[in-house]
Amino acid sequence: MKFKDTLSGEIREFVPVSEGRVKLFVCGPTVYDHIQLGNARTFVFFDMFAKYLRARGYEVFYLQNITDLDDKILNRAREENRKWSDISDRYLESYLEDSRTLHLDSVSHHARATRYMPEMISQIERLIGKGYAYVSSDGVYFDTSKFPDYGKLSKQKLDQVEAGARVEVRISKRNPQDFVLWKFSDEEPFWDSPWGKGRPGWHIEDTAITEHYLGPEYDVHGGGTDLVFPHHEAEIAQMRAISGLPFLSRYWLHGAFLNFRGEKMSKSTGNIVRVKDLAMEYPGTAIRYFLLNSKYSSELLYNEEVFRASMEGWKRLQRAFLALMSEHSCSEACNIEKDSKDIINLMDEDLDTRETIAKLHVIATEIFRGDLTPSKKRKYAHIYRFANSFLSIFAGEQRSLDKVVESLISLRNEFRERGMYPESDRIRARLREAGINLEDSGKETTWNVTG
RNA sequence: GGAUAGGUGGCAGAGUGGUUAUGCGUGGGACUGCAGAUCCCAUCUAUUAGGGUUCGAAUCCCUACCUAUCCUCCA
Repeated sequence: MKFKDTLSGEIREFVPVSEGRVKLFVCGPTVYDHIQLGNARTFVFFDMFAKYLRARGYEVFYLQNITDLDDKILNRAREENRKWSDISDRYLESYLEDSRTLHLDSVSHHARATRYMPEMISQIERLIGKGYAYVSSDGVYFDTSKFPDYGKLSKQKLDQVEAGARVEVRISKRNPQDFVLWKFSDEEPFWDSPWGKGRPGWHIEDTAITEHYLGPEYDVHGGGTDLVFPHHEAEIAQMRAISGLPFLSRYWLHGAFLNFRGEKMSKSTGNIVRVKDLAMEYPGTAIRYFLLNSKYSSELLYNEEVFRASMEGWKRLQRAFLALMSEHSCSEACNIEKDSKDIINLMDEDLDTRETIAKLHVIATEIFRGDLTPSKKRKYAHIYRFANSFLSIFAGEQRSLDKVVESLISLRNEFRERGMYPESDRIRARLREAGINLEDSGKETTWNVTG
């Protein structure tokens, strides 16, 4: 299996540190608002990635942090005149709800930042002890001049970085690129530390959490590309300064943005579509189809027109899936992996979900053409099942034994045979109101559940 | 100013040296009580512009123009 590693800038063959086992860490959300579709793109991609690794036989420990303390959470609390932890609790719950909608069920453990305060303080102590951090007037800072590899991940040369391009340079820092590990503060919320009351900087939570669960070095670290600099750069600096090892993560995997109205979908600019709003109209599997029907390393365009067009493609595949699943269940005789060789080849080549979906469409055409041999049909059923084990874009196997529906269908067909169409149409209309769609093809009537 | 991706048919978006990507849309046909779905055909010899390498370039090289993103809020 290969994928694009940000650190080397190359598509590299993936070899985990321990054979057959993968330690994966992905930066989770800051819980200060509902997540939007751009966030979902990254989370869906890594969910698919973890599931694909498992489908290929790896044992995967997938760790995700939750940033439940941050200036944005504090600001929101102030605006709403509520306790900061009420805000983070509420939006963490919202995130978990959206995760269920989107079938993000591959995470082994969610780690909330504020529960790892001793681990963070321990890391800062060790950094100071080794001379990589210093105490200043308003906080503790990491001294980037002591860590020569700072900038290597993002391929930035420090002397070329425009200091203060977006944020004021603080005079309390030794170098403009130095980042804060601990911010002094007497205002709630604060924690005690050897250097005084305050709260942690943004970057330290991830290394504290990953060191706790995965150790100082692990296999894959993921996130959106906006985190490459400075966040992931800072994580590398922190952990490697402590461990002295050549890597924090062996592979760095970054997902590209979702663009909307000519720019990145982003809360700060207000051009967002919330997952919750989309989920009112479309099932989570369909939203996943839209997000995965793209190359993770390329920007993806969102607008209503493109999304609706994508939904048409999803419906087509969903029908093909139902057609296959209604007739074939996977028995002990299946050889899913062998039948899915083509898909595995596509996926092993830089996680090409888009080509995989294109392949499913080609199969769909063959299925709908309707002249398949039973063995070919079984093979295609295996392929769909295998692809769905990591894409999670199909749901709702046809319940052909649901006797109530079946008997209504046969009643309706009696009416149809006698030409009593007003009666037959009423049955169809009533079932549709109940969310059940009937479709006639010749003498056969099939049905499926919408939503 | 520095860094990273890109610019492909009506739309979205693959393809990294020679073959129909794929989906959506549109038009026509088949099937059908109607609806829906599906199939077939067409749109479809598309590759930002200008040079170069090559028997052959969307693909490699150079130049120009354009777009998105990052340079301490961010998935």
